[in-house]
Amino acid sequence: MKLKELSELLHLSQTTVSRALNGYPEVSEATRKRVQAAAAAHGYRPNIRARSLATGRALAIGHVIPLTSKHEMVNPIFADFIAGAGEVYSARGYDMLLSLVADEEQEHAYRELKTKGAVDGLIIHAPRTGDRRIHLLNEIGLPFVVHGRATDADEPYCWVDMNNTHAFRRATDLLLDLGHRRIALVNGLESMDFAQRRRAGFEEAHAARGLAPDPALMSSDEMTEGYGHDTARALLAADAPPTAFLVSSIITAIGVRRAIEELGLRMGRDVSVITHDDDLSYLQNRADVPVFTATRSSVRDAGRRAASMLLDRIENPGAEPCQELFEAELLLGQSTGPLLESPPK
Amino acid sequence: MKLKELSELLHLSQTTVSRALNGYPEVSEATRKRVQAAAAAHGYRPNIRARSLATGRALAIGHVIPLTSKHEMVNPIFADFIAGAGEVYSARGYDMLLSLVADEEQEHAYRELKTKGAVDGLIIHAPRTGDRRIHLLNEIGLPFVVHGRATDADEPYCWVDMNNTHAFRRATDLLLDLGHRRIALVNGLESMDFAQRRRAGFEEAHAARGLAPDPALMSSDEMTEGYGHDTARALLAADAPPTAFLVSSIITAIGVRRAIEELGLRMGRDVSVITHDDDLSYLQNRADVPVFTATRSSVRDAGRRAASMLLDRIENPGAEPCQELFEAELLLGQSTGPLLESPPK
DNA sequence: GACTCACCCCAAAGCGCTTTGGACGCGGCC
DNA sequence: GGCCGCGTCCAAAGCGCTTTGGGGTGAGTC
Repeated sequence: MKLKELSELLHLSQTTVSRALNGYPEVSEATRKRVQAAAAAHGYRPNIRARSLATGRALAIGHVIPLTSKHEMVNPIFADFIAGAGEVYSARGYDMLLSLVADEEQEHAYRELKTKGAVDGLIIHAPRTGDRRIHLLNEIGLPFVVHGRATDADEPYCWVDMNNTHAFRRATDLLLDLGHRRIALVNGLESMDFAQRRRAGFEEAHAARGLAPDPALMSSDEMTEGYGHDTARALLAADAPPTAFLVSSIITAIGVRRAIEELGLRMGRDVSVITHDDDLSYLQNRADVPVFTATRSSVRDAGRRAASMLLDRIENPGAEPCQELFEAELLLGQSTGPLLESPPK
Repeated sequence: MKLKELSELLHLSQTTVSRALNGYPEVSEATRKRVQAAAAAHGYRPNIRARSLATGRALAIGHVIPLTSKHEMVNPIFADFIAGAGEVYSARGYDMLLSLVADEEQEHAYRELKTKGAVDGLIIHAPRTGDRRIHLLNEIGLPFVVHGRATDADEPYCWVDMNNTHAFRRATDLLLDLGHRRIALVNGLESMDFAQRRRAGFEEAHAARGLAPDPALMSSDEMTEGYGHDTARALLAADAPPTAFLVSSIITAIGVRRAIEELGLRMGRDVSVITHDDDLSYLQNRADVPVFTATRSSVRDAGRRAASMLLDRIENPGAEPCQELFEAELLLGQSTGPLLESPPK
């Protein structure tokens, strides 16, 4: 069923039918009702391509996922973020366009999305320090919102971010309060902005007490389970093992726990662990007393926020760049405890 | 830069420019070269909406994700599948359209995708027994490929699936060979087709030896970590605990392992575990000797296969419905061992 | 020299929608 | 009575591309 057919059926012009359906005031209530009824009855849906050609709006938002690494981006955290954003899009009548592109083709991909006219806006994932995408998109002139921040971008842009520094500062403070002095940081890739900030929080907490973290205890890599396991395993076997771990992802923390248990130690007694918890739906850390002491912040919710912000921006282009910083909660679980007097052999 | 401008610039008609760029034979090689060079130099990209309006092809594939459950679909397995499919799409010039829709709006969503003309085809995720979507899509007339199968669909359709029954049959056989007789099945939601098949394999292996699995040892739910933990914990505390677990997802298996270790037991010695392993990138089970004995089949690869099949089908509409069944490998890890003579207290 | 036939190229007609710029009729006002 | 304004509706012009149906031009053929 196309507009023309519908209009002929109603003995009205295409103009009137289109206006009736799109809520323009130039059509009488009676006609509007009649048109709406007929449209519903025949299941008329405007062809989205024709409409966006005519209006110049795509009614779609793009998410460009860098294929740099096989692990980092197409990951479970991303899935939850997408789920949150997707809720908002469908509620507001937008589609979501996903493109996976190799890293070297990224710039090209963004430009192409613009000139192809495939999307009205973009969400930028996983910003790095010195991320050129922000400059690029400002230049291209496509509205966008960054999930995270790029430390050194000097131009204004919109972002939604968790207060990584503060969260890791608090987590580190907790461990220090419990008496731990040898704390390992099992961080994400430090080319990523969020990981930098987490590390900053970690160091800040030490510095505030006149302490300096041991560089040998700080690692950085893609946040897989295996990375957590291997890192913890190696550190715990070393001469001066850490007594606590601060971990950047619950998946990595699961690996850390595995290493601890393999060595016959008990998490929460022999070794303390705090992890960041993105509140992933299938990896809930929500028992009566959660398994992991954690800094928690729902990435799904971040997806919702970023999406709403972007749509608002698209529908209201004049507005100032807006940003939203939210705090993670620090919740106590079973994985932390005071430093043992006699360290486990 | 639009076609018209480019053509004026070249002193050619739009027709010729369009044909030159799209590889039609009616234009001389010399002109084609000239046009291509100019297009590249000015970064000309045809507007995708105009093009698809003109050609009737959307150059996009839809993935409709049911929002039924907060856990089941928007999950890490899905993320890897998407990654695989996305590789194929971008290589072949297609976009990927993701819509998250509430369960009750699914039918509506599919019809709308068709009439809106937003996509050329669809991938169907997580088919259930008696899934109405297959009939619906055949009726609507939108090409599609199912990831998995719907047991009782009597119409032909395309699918890509792992041999779930066989994989779980083999896994169960291994446990039985090791002497285990009380094997727990920690399955996914049995409204899902794949879970049904896995259960069938499990039962088949028992039946082949004249055994009958204890229904008390069979559970079914969304494959979260918590579900694995709670189920294993409860079963191991019961009167006649299982000596082995067969688990449907590595995430759930991680929960099972947690429960085992909480009870002071050792996986692979006191309790055996086999899990299905979707070969997720951030949850690799690939040590020298893998942690889990597992039936492994890359879901990312399944995504690639499903996407290629769909695109082939779209580009060659006449073809017979095709299907692809692939086997999982059974790989031995540290989590299985022979039944202990004296069961752990 | 007329004719055919490739070979290149073009003008114009869509694709299905929105939107501009009226047209028409009717009541109210001076 | 003429004029204006308002409420309704319509014809037609795009949006940027592909594609149909020719139209020239020059080489080859008789």
